[in-house]
Amino acid sequence: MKKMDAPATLSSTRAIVDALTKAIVEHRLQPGSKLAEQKLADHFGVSRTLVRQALFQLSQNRLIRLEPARGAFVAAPAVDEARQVFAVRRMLETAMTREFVQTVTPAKIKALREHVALEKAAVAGEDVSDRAELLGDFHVRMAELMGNKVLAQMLGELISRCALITLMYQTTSAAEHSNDEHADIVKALAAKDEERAVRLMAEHLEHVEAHLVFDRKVPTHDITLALS
Amino acid sequence: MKKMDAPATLSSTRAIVDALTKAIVEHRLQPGSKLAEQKLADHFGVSRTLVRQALFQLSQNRLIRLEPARGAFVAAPAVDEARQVFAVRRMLETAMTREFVQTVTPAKIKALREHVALEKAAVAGEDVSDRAELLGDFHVRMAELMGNKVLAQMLGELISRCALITLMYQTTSAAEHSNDEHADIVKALAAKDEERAVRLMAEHLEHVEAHLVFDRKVPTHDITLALS
DNA sequence: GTGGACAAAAGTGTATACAGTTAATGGCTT
DNA sequence: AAGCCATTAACTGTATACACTTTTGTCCAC
Repeated sequence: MKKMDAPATLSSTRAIVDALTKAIVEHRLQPGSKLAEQKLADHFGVSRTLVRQALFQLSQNRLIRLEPARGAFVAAPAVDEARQVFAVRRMLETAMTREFVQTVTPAKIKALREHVALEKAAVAGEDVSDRAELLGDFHVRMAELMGNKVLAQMLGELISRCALITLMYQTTSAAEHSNDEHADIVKALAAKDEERAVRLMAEHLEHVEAHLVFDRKVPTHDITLALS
Repeated sequence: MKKMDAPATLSSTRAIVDALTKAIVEHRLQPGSKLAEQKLADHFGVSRTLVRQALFQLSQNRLIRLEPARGAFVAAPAVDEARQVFAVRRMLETAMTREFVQTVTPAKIKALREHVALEKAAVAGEDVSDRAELLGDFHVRMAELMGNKVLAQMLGELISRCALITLMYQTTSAAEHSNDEHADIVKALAAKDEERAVRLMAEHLEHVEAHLVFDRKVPTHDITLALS
């Protein structure tokens, strides 16, 4: 979920985007909440201009919905959309896994192993946000290691796009499960067992999708409280 | 390349984005050209505010580069980036083709046949922009027919992202070639010949990529002239 | 008490103004 | 004549102001 996006006009806007992204992804701002420009501007100590830039960017990331003349609202991705996102991930990542095996090197395996170790530490820890971010980044890291920035950016977009949803199922046990599956995938990659690696990746994504739970809670309308 | 993106704040900005997109894609504005905000504002008869929104959106589409405190410049995608985009398209579209065969219906085949017919007409015609747009839309159309909007949007993004490049190779003969290959793919899809359809799609994308030519010309700095 | 119309308040959409930065011009030195 | 520094112009980044839309609240009619 780390923003690797555009060069970004300037870092002021970026700071707002990051803060809001974190708040949305951690469900401190719940789906449907209104994001009033002036309130955000006051909170961040900037003018509405920068807030509007940030909101626009967030809308492109599908984290918020921009309704003309009505304002910005935290997105509430439909179940269908979530399924579609996962369908695309399956297409993209199984193919990626296949190609990864064909260009694997000891250094790449080492990098993945280190990432899985980081995950393990995060899963053991408390921070739900860090945990989800690292678990998602495993997939992005694979793309980066293949040297394909476009693929990495695309995957990052997909993963952050359903961050709202994935956060709903991230119980500690599910997180451990994902971490274990990542380790297994790396094992298969190291063994250059293409079919096994692809199968494990496909199953992994199916598991993640299967654990989706859509429990809607009441929205938080108090922005200052949610962001504090 | 039809904008199916976000709901867009308002249609004023959209009009500017579309006009600039068309100008860039048709190479009336060449890579490296500076896009000064005030000049664009004067040309479109709006304030810099709307122009800035449009430029920001174009930067997210990777059609322009936004350099801090220096301004906006028409993007000049590197060869590497083009290759990476095509690598992702191969991953995504071969998988998509495989799934398409498994959910194919007569109505879907009919829709694709009609699109290929449209392409044929455009290839015979003069308008290079229309031609490229329709040839690109074939792939997006497939995604739409699968009912996966996320996939469709993602593919659209990829295709418009390398529009700058694909326009460089779109000679009439290459366009005819693409059109023929699309027809062959539809034939394989109709026959539910999965392996053949996937192979044809992979080869098609390889052909398109192989025909890439990177001929750099001198930039046009006169914005008014290019947009007139 | 409910429903609707009107008025006030709040909020978004766009334009303009101002500050800070980058590029450009011109004069000076060597 | 070429190069360097200072000054000026042009342009971007941000804030503010204003117009218009949506929403909310109130009052009256029924």
